[in-house]
Amino acid sequence: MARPRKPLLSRDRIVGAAGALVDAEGLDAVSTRRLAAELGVSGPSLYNHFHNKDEILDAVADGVSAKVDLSMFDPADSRDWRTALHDYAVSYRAALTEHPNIVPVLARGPGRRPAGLRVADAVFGAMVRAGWPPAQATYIGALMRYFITGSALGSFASGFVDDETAYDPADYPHLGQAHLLAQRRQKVDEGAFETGLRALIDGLALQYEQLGTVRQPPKGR
Amino acid sequence: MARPRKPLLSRDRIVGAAGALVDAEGLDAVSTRRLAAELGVSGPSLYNHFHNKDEILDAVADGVSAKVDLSMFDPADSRDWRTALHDYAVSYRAALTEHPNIVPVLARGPGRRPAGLRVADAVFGAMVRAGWPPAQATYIGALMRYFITGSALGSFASGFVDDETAYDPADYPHLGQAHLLAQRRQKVDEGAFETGLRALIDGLALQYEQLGTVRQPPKGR
DNA sequence: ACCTGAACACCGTTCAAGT
DNA sequence: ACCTGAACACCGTTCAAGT
Repeated sequence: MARPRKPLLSRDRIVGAAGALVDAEGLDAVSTRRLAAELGVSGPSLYNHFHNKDEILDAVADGVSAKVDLSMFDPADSRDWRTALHDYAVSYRAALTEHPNIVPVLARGPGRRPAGLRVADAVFGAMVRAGWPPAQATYIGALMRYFITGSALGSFASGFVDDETAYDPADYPHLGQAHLLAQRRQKVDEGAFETGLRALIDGLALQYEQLGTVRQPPKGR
Repeated sequence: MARPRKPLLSRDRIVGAAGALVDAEGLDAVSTRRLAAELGVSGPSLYNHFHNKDEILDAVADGVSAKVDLSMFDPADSRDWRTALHDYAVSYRAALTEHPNIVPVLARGPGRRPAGLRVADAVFGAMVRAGWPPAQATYIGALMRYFITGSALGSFASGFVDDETAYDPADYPHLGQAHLLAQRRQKVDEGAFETGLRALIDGLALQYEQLGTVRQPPKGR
């Protein structure tokens, strides 16, 4: 069998299988040979549909970005910018924590991924509409992404080791409970995310309030 | 030459060469064979000093964490918690942007890396001393790390492509200047970091002010 | 104790050959 | 156009052998 009359593969089928493999066994489990085997074809077949492996992983990451709810940034939506930003962050984080293994790929920035770019575009547009100057709107899109992807990637939960002997109190005087139960650690992640998100938006609101007042150019002295 | 009277390798020498290689050519350039060649030995020699390649990269990442200034968290230091947190974030980010290629390793949380843990320990201790409840102090350490590593990893600067044709305005109506000059993009990164850091700390200060006032348990109704 | 070469079981990617 | 097997130039890691 050299070429079937009906194609065995498609970009969608490849991305689907790759995503399932990443979710089930992690990024390292994805090799072109393994992925091809999962699809019932031989390794090089993939290169008829993607230029290289990274392109496949980018597509998987973009599929996750595509799940982020952006309705709060719709001009017709009634939510104010603070609420919109909050809801966006929560939805983004939920998408990432559902597929934690792909986050390292996603965290490197939107790059050429269409859905990732659509997210950036939506945030920027909504912030400008809400009255933020374009430069600040760009900053907000970037800094929200920093915080959200940073929280999904470097989660406190996965950052510590389940080994009581790993953290000598002589070395880390305040880390007595560092090797918490995994469940407890997830609570820490959620608490840190919520606390940080609230702080971020409250702090931005302070800057927003001062937008008008400090706008006049400095007078000569 | 099977075994020299004076060891050819040491953990420090290996980590030094690995760090230099990561900085110069990126994470992907580090293979055990390549690294060994750089050190004038054969590949398997490395396994006399480290259990595996990941351990070497962890050590490189920890070397970067070790460069983070923590003096602002010293009990003898006069800086208040807000200033300390700010100065810490700036120092942390500076360490990461000096070695951007190792950030993906570092961003996955402190794990077993001693210097990374020392950082977490210092933040926690200082926040508790400043009057934050332990749970909140834990959150602050985590959320600051989220934001800082997120900003170093998913930097806006590296996130876009230097190609005018990459961003069709029909797809991304607000991304007209997405393919900015690299220099301009670095400015965006810095602006987003500073804006986010200020917002984060201002927002935390609001929560700090309310620590005392909302502490009494809710009354039965 | 510390380095070596050989070996194992893999990789990503290219390419001519097949239909 | 789309899949194949063979091949190239690599990987990380193990291990017996050497001093």
